[in-house]
Amino acid sequence: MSRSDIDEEDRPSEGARFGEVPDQYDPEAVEKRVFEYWEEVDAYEKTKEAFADEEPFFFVDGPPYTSGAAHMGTTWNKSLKDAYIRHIRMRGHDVTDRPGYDMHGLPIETKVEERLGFENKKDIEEFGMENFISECKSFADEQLEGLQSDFKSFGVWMDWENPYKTVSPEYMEAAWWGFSQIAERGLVDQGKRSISQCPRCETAIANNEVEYEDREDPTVYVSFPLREREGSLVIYTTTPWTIPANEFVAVGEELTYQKIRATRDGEEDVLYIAAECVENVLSKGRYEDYEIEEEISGAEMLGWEYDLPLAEEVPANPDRDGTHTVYHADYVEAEDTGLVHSAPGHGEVDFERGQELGLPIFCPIGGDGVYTSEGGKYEGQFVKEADEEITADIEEKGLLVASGTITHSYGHCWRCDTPILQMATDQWFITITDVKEELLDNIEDSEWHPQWARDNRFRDFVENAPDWNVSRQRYWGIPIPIWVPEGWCGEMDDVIVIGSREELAKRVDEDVDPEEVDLHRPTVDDLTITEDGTTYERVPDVFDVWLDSSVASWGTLDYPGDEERFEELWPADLIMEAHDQTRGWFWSQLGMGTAALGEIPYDEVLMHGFANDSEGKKMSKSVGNVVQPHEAIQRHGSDAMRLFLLSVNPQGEDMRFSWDEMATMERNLNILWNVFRFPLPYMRMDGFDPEGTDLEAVDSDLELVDEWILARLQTVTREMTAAWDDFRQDQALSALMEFVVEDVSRFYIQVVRERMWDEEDSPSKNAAYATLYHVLKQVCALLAPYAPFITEEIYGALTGDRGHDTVHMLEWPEQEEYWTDEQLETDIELVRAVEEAGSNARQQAERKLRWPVSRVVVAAGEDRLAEAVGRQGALLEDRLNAREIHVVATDERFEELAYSARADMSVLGPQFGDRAGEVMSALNEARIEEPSLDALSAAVSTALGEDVELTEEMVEFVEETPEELSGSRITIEGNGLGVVYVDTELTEDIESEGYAREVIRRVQEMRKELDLPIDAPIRLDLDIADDQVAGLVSEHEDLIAEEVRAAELETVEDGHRKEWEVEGIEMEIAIESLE
RNA sequence: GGGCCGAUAGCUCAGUCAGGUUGAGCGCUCGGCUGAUAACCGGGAGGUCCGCGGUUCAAAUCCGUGUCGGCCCA
Repeated sequence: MSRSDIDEEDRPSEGARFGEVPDQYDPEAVEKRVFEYWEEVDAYEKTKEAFADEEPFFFVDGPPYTSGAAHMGTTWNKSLKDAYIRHIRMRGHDVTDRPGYDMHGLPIETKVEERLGFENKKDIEEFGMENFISECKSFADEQLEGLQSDFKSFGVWMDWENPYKTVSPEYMEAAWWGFSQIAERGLVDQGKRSISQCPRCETAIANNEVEYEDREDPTVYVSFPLREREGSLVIYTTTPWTIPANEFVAVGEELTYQKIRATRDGEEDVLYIAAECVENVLSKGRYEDYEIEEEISGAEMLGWEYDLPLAEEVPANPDRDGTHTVYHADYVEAEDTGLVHSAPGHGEVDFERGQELGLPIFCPIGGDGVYTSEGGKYEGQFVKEADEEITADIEEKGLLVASGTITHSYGHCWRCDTPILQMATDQWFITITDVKEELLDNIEDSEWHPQWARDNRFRDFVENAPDWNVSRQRYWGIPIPIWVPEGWCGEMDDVIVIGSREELAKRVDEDVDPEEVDLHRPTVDDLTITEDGTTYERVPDVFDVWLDSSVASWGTLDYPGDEERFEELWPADLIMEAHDQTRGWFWSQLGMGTAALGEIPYDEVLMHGFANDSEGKKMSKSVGNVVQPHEAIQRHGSDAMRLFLLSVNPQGEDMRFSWDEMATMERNLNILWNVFRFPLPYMRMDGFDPEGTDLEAVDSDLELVDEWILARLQTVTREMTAAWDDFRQDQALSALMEFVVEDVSRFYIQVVRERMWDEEDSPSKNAAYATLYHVLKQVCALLAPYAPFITEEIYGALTGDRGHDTVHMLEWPEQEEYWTDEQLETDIELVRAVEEAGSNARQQAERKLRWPVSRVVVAAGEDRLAEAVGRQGALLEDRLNAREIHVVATDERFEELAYSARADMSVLGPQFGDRAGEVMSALNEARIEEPSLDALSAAVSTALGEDVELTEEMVEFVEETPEELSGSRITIEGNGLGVVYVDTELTEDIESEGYAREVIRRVQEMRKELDLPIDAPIRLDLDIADDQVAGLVSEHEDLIAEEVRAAELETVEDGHRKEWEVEGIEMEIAIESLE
């Protein structure tokens, strides 16, 4: 379909150049038109083609997780990505823009379980793993569609036809490949590790998937009787269910413990407790009396042995290899009892210390949190439910010192809210700690914005990162590609790790087509490998979903399936995500890249913040402060929403959402809209041809203000480019917005209005056309990455079918030396400051701008100001409607000014007594040429007829401005540069022009009321009651006739007639169209 | 509990690196302008620079400490 087929009515800005555009900026209508237009001309595809031969730039999209819709944070993230992709493209790059989606994992499984009403793994097994997995896939696909359409709705241009999906065979293969590389380097291991287990999901979950919430738990103080000596160790725990797995008690070597003989209910107990904890423990245990028998250090207690209270109930608990002994541990503090019950099977620190001590790892529970046969008496009970029985058993033995409950923060599964259990299980690990130095080195190869994120946060995290548990005992994920031999003894050399579909097909016993095979469970579960007479079976686990996205830098290139692009592009030039990804995707990619390829897979990182509410608080459904992106789009349009999001500092700081700011952005766009449509009627009327009449052609006719706006454009272009290079697109945007609003709209357009209104075809008018046209086109290019819709529409209207198919094919403008003129920029800045002060002075004198003033005097406080006003006097005359501008240089005096003084009566009184009043009057009335004591004394002495001694304390000098002048200070950002004086004295000549202008303005308003075309000639009839004023006005009949396009000044019989009152004078005006 | 980041006008932010009278835009308000007109221009009001302590002639800025918010870790 060609452009000419487009319905003109729907697309006012398209088709003919300088066509009619709607009066009002209507974002929704603009978006609708632009979306249709993009579709019709294949704008995205054409843009990509246009830059296809440029230098490649490899951007990698961090894949959003496919559950739920796009929120403000995702929207901010994608807006940033879109803006940077567009900008980098304009700078001459072929940018990779393949979007990605993270589609596996437990969160989706639990959503599907909810949907199907499942409660645990057994329900899934019953439903059938294959069915369940296919439900997960459809769920993820559904969510993906929703996200895609959300992203498209605010104009993000990415390769939507071809996103990478972590569930595709190519992508899963990329994960297998990376993992096999890591295995080859010997960085994969299987073994017991203490992990957080969700007993409902029956899988290990990552630490960051643990959410802490308050819950009530039992507290027990238990005494462990010592062997071969009198007394017991008192321990404290909130998890009685872990006591069956107790293996040692930890003390602090440096801490002091006391041997206490305490009595309650007539019974005597001998207890060991940390000195600082004694009081508290004994009061909890309701002991009536006690005495301290001995004080010893923790070090002296090392090696003491004790009897496990539940030894009979749990016979499998190993009483050998150094268990049930006192050891030192760093994690002990003088809290609770100062003696820490340690169960390596149920705690991370316990586990580590147990490993160091060479203790066996005893964990008598299964993945569902139920005691196994090793749990002895408690077999078959869920641990949390066994708490009570265990406590009772201990009490029966007389070993319960105290019990109660506590409300404390406890970890829960982020998906199903089940309290998590710490347990030691067999898991697969990437032993990332083996390459920690390499990780830290590789960090240096990346550049971060902001840099502190890398050097503080990220480095700290990497330094403390534990081995990466990559196995999950679940269904919806990438199956771990490890096959182990029957009766495997745990030796890694004996396992087979498959790295690709082809390798899989080659090595498995079954017939598999590498092109067709689905790598998901359960397909791969049934595949076996037989080599050298040994049969291998796949381990049943799937990968932690964090592993999926960690391979995105090559997965997005379909590597290893497609090697060519990997060779050309990898590693990524740029990634950008929010700061939560420091320990997420920034980290997982570093780990994967380093372990698999020895390199960090990205060069530059832009780390942005979170989208908070207007008070800086997290948006959350329960608080009800969530702002939906589609609501923002509805209220202010996609462009305004994007402008707001992109106006926020993208480096590490959180965003505060603000409807106010977004509304301001829409208003700014409205100003741009007005700026753009202002010249169109004139250009159309005059048949302006921007190709023939370009800047070069009108160069010699350019006026100062044209040169100025072009110079400003160069500066803005330079500043914006620098800001983008610095990853501060927000600063670039504010520079551009200030240019549009402040310079183009509020100054340039105001100044050139008269030139455009000129009926004659003048060189000056053409120069203004060419200038404004150039400026508008450049503004479109500079704004395009931020506001893709409105810029498209404006660009289309300016270029018609002579330009590119889309504004997004433009190159990023460069600063042009030829038009750069810093002196001129400073001049005008100063002139505008004078103008502002001048307007203020006029207002004080109540003289409207329509009435000319005879002269304006600028008393310069700085040479630079005098220079500027000297050079730009003509412009200033025009702006202030002054007949003459006079500059008083810094070393000159403005003679019309005089000084007087104000007396300080508290000093004058005592000094002059009776005559103080007289002296004061003389002071006030004195008019002297310079503010000096000598001059003042002389004037006062003359007035009083005798010598008067004055001192500095008595007076304060004040400037006396003559009555006909009105003064105002000239300032830029609060700094004073001088004073402007406006002479508002009226003369007949000034009154004559003033009244004439009053008439013109009213006739113009009446023309508008008749909705006349701007160039329609009229007949004008004036009837002014006051003869003198009528005479004054008649002196300017020619001016009036020209301004209002009055071809005849005659009686109007039945035209548009109106009574006016001007400065108290009645006048009647009538007009009539001559067409 | 620990690490990192932030707090300046009613709102959004600059100024903090390198100490010297806190500044802009928006909003509010008063006035002006009028063929860009639901636009535009000028004036005005509006501040405990989060609190406390220290260094210094001088602190929004440097140091210490606390409070609140955000992210991460436990």
